[in-house]
Amino acid sequence: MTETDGQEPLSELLMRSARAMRRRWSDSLAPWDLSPHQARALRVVRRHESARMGTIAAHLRIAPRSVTEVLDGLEERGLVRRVPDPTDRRAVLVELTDAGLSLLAEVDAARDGESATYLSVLSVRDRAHLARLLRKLDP
Amino acid sequence: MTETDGQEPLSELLMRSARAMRRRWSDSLAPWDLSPHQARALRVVRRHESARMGTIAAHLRIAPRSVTEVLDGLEERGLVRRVPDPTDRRAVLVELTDAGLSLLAEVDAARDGESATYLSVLSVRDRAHLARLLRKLDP
DNA sequence: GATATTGATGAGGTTACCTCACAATGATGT
DNA sequence: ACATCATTGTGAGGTAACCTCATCAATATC
Repeated sequence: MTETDGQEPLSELLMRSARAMRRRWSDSLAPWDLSPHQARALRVVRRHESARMGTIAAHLRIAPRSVTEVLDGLEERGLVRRVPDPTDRRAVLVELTDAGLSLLAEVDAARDGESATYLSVLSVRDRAHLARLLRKLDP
Repeated sequence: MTETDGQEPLSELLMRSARAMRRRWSDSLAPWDLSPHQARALRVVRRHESARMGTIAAHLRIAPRSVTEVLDGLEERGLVRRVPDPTDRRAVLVELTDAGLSLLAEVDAARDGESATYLSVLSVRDRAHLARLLRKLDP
């Protein structure tokens, strides 16, 4: 039962901090009229440059069919481009356009700014310690 | 830029842990066929016993109109009950039924179990430390 | 006592997902 | 060589969880 303290369970504290962070990130996207899941999709495309849709689906943890819709929106705005896979004529490769790449860079900068602001109440030592503890939690 | 470490930004670590926790919580609801937001609504109703819908809306951070729908679902399953507010005949007070109360107790137990399991890789000292750090982050 | 405000809901819309069916292509076994 | 099976992306159509706007009753305000 997360008996760590005398007040609020540790799990709640974790979720509360994450929620605050998420809200900030979400708000930081407003200038670009981008939804959080669109930003997330752009990041996946950037990480796996020239990924096919199935790969993107797996990384976004959504059904392949849903990737089509997300990409439709992004392609319409000129942020990504679909190119035929030369090695498999069924498949489509997705890549960022220059516009997408530079937009994502701006979005990332804004997000990093929000993160830094939010985390700035902790000292450098505290941040290092928090990072160490959180790394223990993940596989 | 969350310069705390050499690998993954602290903000990402935080979100990753929270995501893992949230997924566990969500999965733990399966036996009761309850959605996360239904569980959340039940908790708000329990905390503000005999709350009117506007109050619930504020605490769930959704529009009052949407509370109606959530409660429709819960009332249909006999977990909450709408009773007229004796002091204001426009208003409706929402309260948990006995079934709702006991179901929520079971759900909470399952959730606490998940939390404990997830956090058990940390020592008691680590957990206390993590709680202290996270408390610094919130208002 | 007329007027404005508030509380809940009906009607209807949006977003971000889902499943299922399908056509085109690729892989596999004989 | 070819029949069969698997895989890729997408059309069609559905759902859940939100939203706004209009409405109606009841309360508050002047």
